[in-house]
Amino acid sequence: MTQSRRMLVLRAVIEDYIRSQEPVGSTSLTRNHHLGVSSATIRNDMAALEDEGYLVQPHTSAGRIPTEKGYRYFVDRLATVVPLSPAQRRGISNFLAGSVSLEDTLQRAARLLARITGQVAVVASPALSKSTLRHIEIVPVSVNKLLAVIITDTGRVAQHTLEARQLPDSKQLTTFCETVNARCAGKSLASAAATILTLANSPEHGVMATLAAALSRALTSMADDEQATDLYMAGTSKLAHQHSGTEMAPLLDALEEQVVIMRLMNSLSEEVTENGVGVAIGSETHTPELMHASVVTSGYGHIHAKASDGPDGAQTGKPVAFVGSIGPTHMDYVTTMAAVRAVARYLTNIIGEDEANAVG
Amino acid sequence: MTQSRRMLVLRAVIEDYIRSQEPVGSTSLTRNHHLGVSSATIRNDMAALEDEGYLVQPHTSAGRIPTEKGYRYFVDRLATVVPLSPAQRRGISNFLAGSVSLEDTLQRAARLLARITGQVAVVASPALSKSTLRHIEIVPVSVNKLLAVIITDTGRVAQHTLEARQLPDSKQLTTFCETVNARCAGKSLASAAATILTLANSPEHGVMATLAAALSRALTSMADDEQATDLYMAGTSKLAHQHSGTEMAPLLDALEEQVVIMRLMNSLSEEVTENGVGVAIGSETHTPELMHASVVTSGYGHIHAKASDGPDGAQTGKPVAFVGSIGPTHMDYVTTMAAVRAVARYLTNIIGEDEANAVG
DNA sequence: ATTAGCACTCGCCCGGCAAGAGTGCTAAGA
DNA sequence: TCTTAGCACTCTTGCCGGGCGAGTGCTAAT
Repeated sequence: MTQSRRMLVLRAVIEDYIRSQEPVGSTSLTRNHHLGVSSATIRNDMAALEDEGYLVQPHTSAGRIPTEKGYRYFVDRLATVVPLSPAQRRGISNFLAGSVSLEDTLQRAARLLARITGQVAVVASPALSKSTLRHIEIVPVSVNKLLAVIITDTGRVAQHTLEARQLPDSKQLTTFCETVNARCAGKSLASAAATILTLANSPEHGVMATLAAALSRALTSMADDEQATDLYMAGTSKLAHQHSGTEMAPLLDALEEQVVIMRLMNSLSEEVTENGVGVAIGSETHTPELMHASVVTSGYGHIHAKASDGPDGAQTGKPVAFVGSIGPTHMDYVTTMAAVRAVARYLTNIIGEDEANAVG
Repeated sequence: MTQSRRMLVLRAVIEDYIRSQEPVGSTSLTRNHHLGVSSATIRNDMAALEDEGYLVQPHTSAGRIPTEKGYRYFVDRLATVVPLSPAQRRGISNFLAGSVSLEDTLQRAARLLARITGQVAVVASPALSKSTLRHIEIVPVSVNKLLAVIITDTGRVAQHTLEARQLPDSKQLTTFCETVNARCAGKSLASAAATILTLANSPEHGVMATLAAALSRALTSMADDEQATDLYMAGTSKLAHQHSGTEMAPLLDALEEQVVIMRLMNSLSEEVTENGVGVAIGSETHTPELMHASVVTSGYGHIHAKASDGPDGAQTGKPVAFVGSIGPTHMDYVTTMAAVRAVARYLTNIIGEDEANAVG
């Protein structure tokens, strides 16, 4: 019982600190939360919590603030799962409804998530390495350049210029496109690249051989996650005037280093937890610039996902991309986690729809 | 002569203030610049310059700082045109060399410009409204959705999903694409939309009519500059830890309002000045959030541009997009202007190459 | 195990004070 | 008429010291 009240106190401290951003003392706790004991008792509990490493005081005789360990315990055990309000859910679908392309959808999703959480939001486009090919189109753009446009089953459109000494005539090109599409549709990018490489090596194709080789190289380079994933961000301005002062400058730096963010969120979104979102707190991010920040991520676009069923929404299969939010370690974890999960589900839905109704 | 020395003093004040970011006094001026008079004389000149509105003092008995009018006079008359160093020029072409697509090129250009200027850089993709059509491809992505991929002469690839009650079979689709491409290649988006609309209205096309109508609508909506221009940004983090304190928070806000930035830079890049770059200082931006910021822009991708000839690089024709840099009003105007101009020229070159060597 | 009481510790705010940088003005020199 | 030296004046900045308040830790009583 002492045990359990202590954790109640921990929760109370964290909740208050998240709201006020100021060290919280024993008396203010007794005011705001009606746990039936006096401030002196709370003081004892807080001292114990400090011994165990859940709290610290910034200086002697000030209130306590949570440590990373405190936050970790909070998100693992103490956080009450609060589903989004119906209004918010409606907001999401409205906001995402009018989009005209995948690009547009993801951009909107980022803005939306930023608005809900009041923090930075990041949405990654589906990784090309995990997508399959729907269509390839090659059009000449100048006397020695061709543009290859690759369309995947997730609706993503990628482009890559190909250099060529000698431009094939348009008839050759169309037949080449047709063969490629016939043989590669539905395959992963990597295996498509392999297939095309065999085309390049078969003698009958003449001038097209070099083109095929180039295309194969292009596809292989696209299959590299880190290079070829687009990152949509929103809400960076919020950082500046929330805590303009101190520890947020390095965070902005980190955001420009998209590769770092990518790698971090990618690994985090893959370790599936019970509620589908991964949380990295402070140093758990293993990123110096994010020492004072936390990252909340969820994968989306799971294969065979059916987001609408199942009460706790456990989704199976590996995600094809991720969505996440970054904020200070003292962020509002419950609403952030709820928002990230909700947006991820909607995106899964949207991609899944096309998947389920796919043609050919 | 008094006149001319005064302006020398103005220039000296601005140069020092740009470097130090602190109000500059008469004595420090005599130290750093060897104008052959004493500090007392400088004081008189500075008082006169203040009367004329070129300088202000933040408070009585402090040094002077330039006003907007001061900066304006500086960029119009006083700024010495400093071409980029050969090393920097080489840096630019190296940096832009390895790009694999237009998207990639523009993104790199933004990063590059941000690094040179140490400020925020913005690069816009070529406006679809000013581009002509090279190729349209339509592929089905689900049972009631098609994806239209539009490729322009500038190498830009845009996408738009089309809803359809009933999916045409693949043979119909290919012939439709062929007709569209045959009739619309080389046309502007707007006129292509009109052409396709006539296709929709001619009775022979049956099921394709609704599709044609949808495609026409899509093209028209794309022809709207503000919606359909991608903005590539870089260097936003620099803002934060340069002057973290004060007036830069609203600037970050403004950056998220891409439409505002677009409109501003668009109009600014069109008023061609002698050296090809436009500068808006503080309130000249007509944007409350940019009250303490300046914007340096240049159009790129001029029709028939030949950037390699002509000593002062006057380029003819209307630009098809723009590139720019945003920073505090006390930015280093000379290097910023030089950098913006240089990057704009390189981009013009790259696009122009394809233009000049265009096929068909 | 809880609670009331109390002494103690710091951070924060405020007023005063000295130092320094810069100005405006005046009067004298070219 | 323009320049310059000198001087008094102004205003910011940094620093120091004390009072205030929030909060703790400890002890003793319940």
